[in-house]
Amino acid sequence: MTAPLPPATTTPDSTRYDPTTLEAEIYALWLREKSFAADPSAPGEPYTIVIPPPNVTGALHLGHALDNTLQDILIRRARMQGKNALWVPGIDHAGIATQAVVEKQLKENENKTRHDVGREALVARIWEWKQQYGDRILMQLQRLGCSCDWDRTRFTLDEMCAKAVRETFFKLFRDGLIFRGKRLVNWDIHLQTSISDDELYDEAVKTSMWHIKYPIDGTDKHMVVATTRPETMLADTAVAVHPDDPRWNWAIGKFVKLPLTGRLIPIIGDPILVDMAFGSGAVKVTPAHDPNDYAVWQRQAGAIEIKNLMTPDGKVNAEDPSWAAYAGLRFNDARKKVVEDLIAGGFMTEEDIKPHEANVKFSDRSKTAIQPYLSDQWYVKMAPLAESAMQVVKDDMVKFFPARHAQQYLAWLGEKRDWPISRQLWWGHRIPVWSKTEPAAKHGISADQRISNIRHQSDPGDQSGDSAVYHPFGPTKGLETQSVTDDANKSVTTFRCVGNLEEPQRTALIASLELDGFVQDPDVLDTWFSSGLWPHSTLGWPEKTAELAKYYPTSVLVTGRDIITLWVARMVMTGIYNNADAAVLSESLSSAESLLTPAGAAAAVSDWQAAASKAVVNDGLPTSAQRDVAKRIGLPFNHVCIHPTILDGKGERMSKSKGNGVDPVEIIDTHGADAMRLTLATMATETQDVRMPVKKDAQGRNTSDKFELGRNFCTKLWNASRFILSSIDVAQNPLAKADAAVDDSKWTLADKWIVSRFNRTVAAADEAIATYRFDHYAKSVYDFFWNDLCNWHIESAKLSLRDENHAAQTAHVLTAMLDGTLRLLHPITPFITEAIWSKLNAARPNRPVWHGLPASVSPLLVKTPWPTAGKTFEDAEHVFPRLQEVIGTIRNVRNEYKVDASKVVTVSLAPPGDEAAQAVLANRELVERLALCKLNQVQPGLPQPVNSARGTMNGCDIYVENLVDPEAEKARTAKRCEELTKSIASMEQRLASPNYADKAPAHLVAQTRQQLEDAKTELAKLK
RNA sequence: GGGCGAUUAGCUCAGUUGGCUAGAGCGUUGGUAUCACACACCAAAGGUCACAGGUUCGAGCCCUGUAUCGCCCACCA
Repeated sequence: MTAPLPPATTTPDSTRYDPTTLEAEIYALWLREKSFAADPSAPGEPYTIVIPPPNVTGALHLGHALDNTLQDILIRRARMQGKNALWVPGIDHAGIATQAVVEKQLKENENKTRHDVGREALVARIWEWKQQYGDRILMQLQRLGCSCDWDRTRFTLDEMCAKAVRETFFKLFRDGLIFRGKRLVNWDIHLQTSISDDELYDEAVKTSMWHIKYPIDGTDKHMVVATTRPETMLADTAVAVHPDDPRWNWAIGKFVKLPLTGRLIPIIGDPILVDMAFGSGAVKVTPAHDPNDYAVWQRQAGAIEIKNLMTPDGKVNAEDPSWAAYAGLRFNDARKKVVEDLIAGGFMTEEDIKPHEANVKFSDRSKTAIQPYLSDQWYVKMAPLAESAMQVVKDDMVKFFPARHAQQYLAWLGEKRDWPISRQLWWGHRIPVWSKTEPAAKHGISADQRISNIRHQSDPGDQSGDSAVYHPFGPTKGLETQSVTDDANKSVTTFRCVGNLEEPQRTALIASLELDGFVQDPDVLDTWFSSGLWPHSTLGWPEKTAELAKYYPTSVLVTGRDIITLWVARMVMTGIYNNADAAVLSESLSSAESLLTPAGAAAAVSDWQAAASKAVVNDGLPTSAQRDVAKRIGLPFNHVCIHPTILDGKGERMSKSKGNGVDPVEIIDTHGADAMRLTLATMATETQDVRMPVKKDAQGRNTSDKFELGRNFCTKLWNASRFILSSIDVAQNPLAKADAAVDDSKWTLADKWIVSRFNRTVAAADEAIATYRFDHYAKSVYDFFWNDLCNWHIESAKLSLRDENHAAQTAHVLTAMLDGTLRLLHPITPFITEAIWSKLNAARPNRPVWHGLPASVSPLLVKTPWPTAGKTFEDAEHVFPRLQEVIGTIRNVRNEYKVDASKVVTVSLAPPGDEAAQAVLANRELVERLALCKLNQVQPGLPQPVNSARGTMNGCDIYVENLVDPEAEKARTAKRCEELTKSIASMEQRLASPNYADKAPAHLVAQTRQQLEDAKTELAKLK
């Protein structure tokens, strides 16, 4: 065996594990050995995870540390199971956030705006920035110990992702699922871009409510409307009242004369917008500047006008002569002037301005107030995409852990809101559409035809003619065209989408388009458009790569619940859309209800269920037959694991701005990566949030006491390993013959017991991982190692290791337990286990085949097989705990009587029967050593020796002799009597209930009777 | 307003199809430099399982309601 030993930077005698340099060396070793490299041509069932790409803008925080630790646990464990495991790392370009950061820098350092430097220069600067910060994130992931295949690191803006984006956009465009629409968007006047609902936050702002009188034309009456944004009244196009409102319904159909502008605008009835019970019952309608009013405009279908008041940078425009007096004013200034003029004109008095607190929407990126703004945007039509994405979750082919998170996913998709994908930014995937606007007459397209039928045009380089044939894989060639007619301007705009052509055809095609007067859309795509393709774009789609064939669908997606809708849902939609077999896809996607044909979906579900019922081994993962089904319909993953959000001690989300965030690297520096990982794993419960009380350490760094759990554990593991390694070393312990055959008939009780416990722990770990209960996994291994192995078996072994009849076998058992513990722990604490593994290999290079442990031992733990649960010894599992209880009781008496810690006491026992007596006698040295006593008499029914203190455990009376302390004994007896009396009363009451015996299970009733009897016997003895 | 989650020891959290005296880590108290480990070991104290009803032989767990906290969605003229 040629075990590449990590350099021994931690001195062998150090009692503290020092992770600082060891971790770096071990990580370098893994990289050198290419331990994380995945090969699609290698054997082994695939197991794939794609990282949720962190935003390039931010350093990682503890939330990322948790997310990536869990993924690493899954990948490392799968790798040990012999699967062909791939973890794809990468980073998200995070459009708005990144551009905003660099623009801010530009402003601060050079006092320039993006317009001063220009598009190309700004993008170049962002790339520089990206290089620096992206590398920092990758370094952080490596410090965490992440076993990603770094050669496959992707960036959502790299060429591989760009191809996938162009291909997807083109397909959507061709299939009629991308369209151009004038919509009310959330406009960020600072960044001058639209942003999605998800990039907003609400904040309560103290403002006013203005009440304005609108004179009703042709009468002497007026209506009062209330508004929190008086400046928008300039662009009002109607006033709405409830049709059933007796105060106002007579006015429907009349007009009001809009103050300051002199325009006549209609009074309309709208039962949805207007709440009769609220205010005056009359509502001003400004369709271009309020989402609800915009909805009214849509409902009224042409009956009212829509007027845009704002310029992209937040000023009053000059588009309508009626508000010319205000043109050029910023909205804030316009508000002041409008209010002054309204008061001056008698439409309002000071008393009509009331204090009001309103929720205002702010841009998460620029922290400025959002303006609803009418603008031209590209949209993805969601209905068929969303429907198919809902189907696969309802049918359990995509499963959430915990299951309740599916609700949020389904609720959001159920709204099927069209997805605005264009962003007025420079940093991102440029929209691959070129447009040209010409007078309508030239085209002869009827004015009511909003979007023309889609024409297919052939690729100039393609000699085969019309190439608009659907290819589920492979590049889609050519050009697609949509035309949009503008009724008002009597013009037609032609939009041409350029497909994902190979170079130089693509450049040539673009050049010919531009020669023809077409101009590329200046906008870029929403970041989620590219990250939504992540599971297949990173594997090389649309090329038919070996990676895509082997590793797609991925196995599980691990993420937090905040991006279930933003990201998870979109990956499912685009996954199906881009990867499903052509045979199961609907034909006319723009009009279909779902991407999948009803027959295709039904067949998939039934095949899925059939495959599930045939599964023999249930490790929680889909069977290979199920993967085939998933592949057929293009699912990006079968499982979605949602882990808790980490909050600070006050229950607040960690964030940079609040200053309560914890940098994982600071924890790694102070506690070690393994310690952090173990602590995080124990926190990964099924709950929504976990709290991490944060405090400052001496250097002013944020830290938390919670990580001491992990650090202490690593120290314990280090020290226990030192002990085991020296105990099994024949040079130090000649009795520990390494070449002795394994013979479990020569094992001590403790040996049998610990092997049983180990095998149960393996089963518990498997079960926990299959259900993504990382806390249970970590806890069960922690408890096994610390409580069972260290506190009991090692202490027992100190006896048998010196006994030539047992030493060789106990050394075998200890070797196996260390071996097995390292394997079980490796996914959680990879560094320290790898370090100890090399020492174990050096100490015992050829280890015997073992109950539960695979024979195969690799030089590196990272590639060593995962254990399978093996033999248990029922008898030992029954007897050993009884001895633990006896020992515990003796220790308790010693402590209560304040017996000197080093004094050997004399103990007599009255076990409940001969069998129990035999068990004690057979292991008397064990009891004597662990309880520091000398056993005198062991005999059922033994009367209490004089001057002895008494304890009872499960019917076994334990007498510690020569302890004379009447007060202590009296107190103990009184306390015990009280306990017994209470429990006797409770049991008698239970048994007295006539229904108990009838309805409770027989074994429980019998058990209660037995306990009652035991308690009465003991009580009688005490009195 | 709708949805989700939480409420268990001083703190952070487990608690399986309802079933024996509700557990862990940290902290607290007492003891221990014993030859793996004081980041340890040995023991102890500490809980009206948020509150009120209900179902059940039996409720931390199931049902109804209430309170408090957190998150998501919608609305706020």
